[in-house]
Amino acid sequence: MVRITGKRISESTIHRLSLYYRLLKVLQDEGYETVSSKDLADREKLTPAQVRKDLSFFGQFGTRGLGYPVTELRQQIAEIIGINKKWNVALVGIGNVGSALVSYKEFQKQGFHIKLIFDNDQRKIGSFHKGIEVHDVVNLRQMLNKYNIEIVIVAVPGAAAQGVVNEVVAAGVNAILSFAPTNLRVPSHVTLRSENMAIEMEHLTFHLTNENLYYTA
Amino acid sequence: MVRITGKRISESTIHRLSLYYRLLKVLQDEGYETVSSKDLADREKLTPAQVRKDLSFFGQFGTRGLGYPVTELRQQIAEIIGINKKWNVALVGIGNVGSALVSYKEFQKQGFHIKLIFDNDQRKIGSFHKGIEVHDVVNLRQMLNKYNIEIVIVAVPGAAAQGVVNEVVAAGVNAILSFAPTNLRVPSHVTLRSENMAIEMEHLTFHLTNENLYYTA
DNA sequence: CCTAACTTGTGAAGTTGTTCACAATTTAAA
DNA sequence: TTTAAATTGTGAACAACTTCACAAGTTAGG
Ligand SMILES: NC(=O)c1ccc[n+]([C@@H]2O[C@H](COP(=O)([O-])OP(=O)(O)OC[C@H]3O[C@@H](n4cnc5c(N)ncnc54)[C@H](O)[C@@H]3O)[C@@H](O)[C@H]2O)c1
Ligand SMILES: NC(=O)c1ccc[n+]([C@@H]2O[C@H](COP(=O)([O-])OP(=O)(O)OC[C@H]3O[C@@H](n4cnc5c(N)ncnc54)[C@H](O)[C@@H]3O)[C@@H](O)[C@H]2O)c1
Repeated sequence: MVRITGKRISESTIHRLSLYYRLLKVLQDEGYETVSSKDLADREKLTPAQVRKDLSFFGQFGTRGLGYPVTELRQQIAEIIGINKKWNVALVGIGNVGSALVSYKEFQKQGFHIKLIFDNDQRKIGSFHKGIEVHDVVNLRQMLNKYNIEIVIVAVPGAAAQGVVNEVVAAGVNAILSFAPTNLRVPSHVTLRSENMAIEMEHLTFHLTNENLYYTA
Repeated sequence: MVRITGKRISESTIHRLSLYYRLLKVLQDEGYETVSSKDLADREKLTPAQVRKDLSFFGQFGTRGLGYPVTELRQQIAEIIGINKKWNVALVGIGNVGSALVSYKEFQKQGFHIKLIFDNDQRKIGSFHKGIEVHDVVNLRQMLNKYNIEIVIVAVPGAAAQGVVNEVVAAGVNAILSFAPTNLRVPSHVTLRSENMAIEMEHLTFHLTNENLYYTA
């Protein structure tokens, strides 16, 4: 769907870039200076061709006969993914999931800065979480603009999620991560990703239920 | 990968079955008795052919000229996915994520029963969460067996996750949902799904970073 | 009972994503 | 400096997944 210099980049490729990025950190820590597509592939259970093809969409990063420079490639992937910078994030819904997120240190380390928190519960509005004040969700649209929020995380009950998403879209924010177990609609210029635990669990139960039928003719 | 009566079922199809299942609930609540593949497709932004093909892997559920019976199809999909029964679940790691999960009511409603909780923190072992005692993780393997646990949710720090997963696999549990942001290895007969929020965020940043390059030739 | 309007189920065609295979390049050793 | 081994980058082949297109079956209205 996405094109860079005329090539289509699939979501699978984007996903694997994240995997490579993490793996390169491990290789860095293990002291490697270069790594071959075969090594990368073996550790991620992919094929070397897949690794080379993925990277080739974005440029030529390797040296024939030698492989890829670990530190440099990691930096390049960071730039491609867009995690070489800080991002302004807002959180809507400070319940169980929202609270877990706010206290998740890795998140901040990765460059995701939660600048604003919103809720519609009067008992929560005005309270502080890790130094961040909880605002009334009625001010959502206006504050997202004012604080230049680029990414919104939606952690409200399913029934409230679409309404929140609509406001977020209206505010001009183009990236949303939702934890609600409901189907959400956004215009095509907005990227929406969902963490839907129920669906993940259902993949598991499907396999448990049908494993006895694998490969039956 | 999975085959049922000779046909390969892709993970994408399994995923869409979960979507149909949820959508059919909505349609049920809205009072529909039958629904066409076109209606289902429109609501999920899919094609009618996709819907019919997905269902066709598992049997013939519709009536030509009329569509699919909503309640019956929902029940059939529940059976296919394996959510027409209760599942015994164990949770390892009762930190921020684990606690959110234990108090998540939808989870229990869906038929996922958290029977056991494990941790390695002496201050947590012996305490109770929603009536469930926290056990020492050293007893993991033995207790998973004893309580016939079918699915394990891993919510421990990344560094501890592979060790926990190894124990879970050794106990004979074949389905694992992990929240750790690390690459985990399991034998091919074990199904592992990961909720990796960092990777979802990186999909967002990729799109934000590269949207200006969409469709540039 | 006949016809027009629908809608499924599915083989075939089309599209997207993955793997193959090899020329091109680099390294290292003799 | 030559040669053998390693490894990238990529067009072409292949495989997987999605959409098309239509025969077959159903419904409803006259
Ligand atoms: N708790 C879990 O383990 C878990 C797991 C998977 C998915 N989820 C999903 O994540 C979402 C959040 O779950 P949770 O357990 O944190 O719920 P929660 O009830 O603990 O928290 C939801 C928060 O959203 C606030 N809220 C409700 N409506 C709002 C609105 N219109 N605008 C702003 N804030 C609003 C509530 O006041 C509350 O603080 C839900 O959609 C849930 O289904 C939760
Ligand atoms: N908090 C979040 O919002 C969030 C978001 C995304 C991913 N994650 C990931 O989810 C996992 C859990 O995160 P968290 O925030 O709940 O962490 P946490 O530190 O709050 O909880 C981890 C729990 O695991 C226990 N533990 C550690 N080692 C263990 C072992 N070997 N066996 C059994 N228990 C052990 C700890 O005692 C603690 O209770 C981590 O991998 C984290 O990276 C968390």
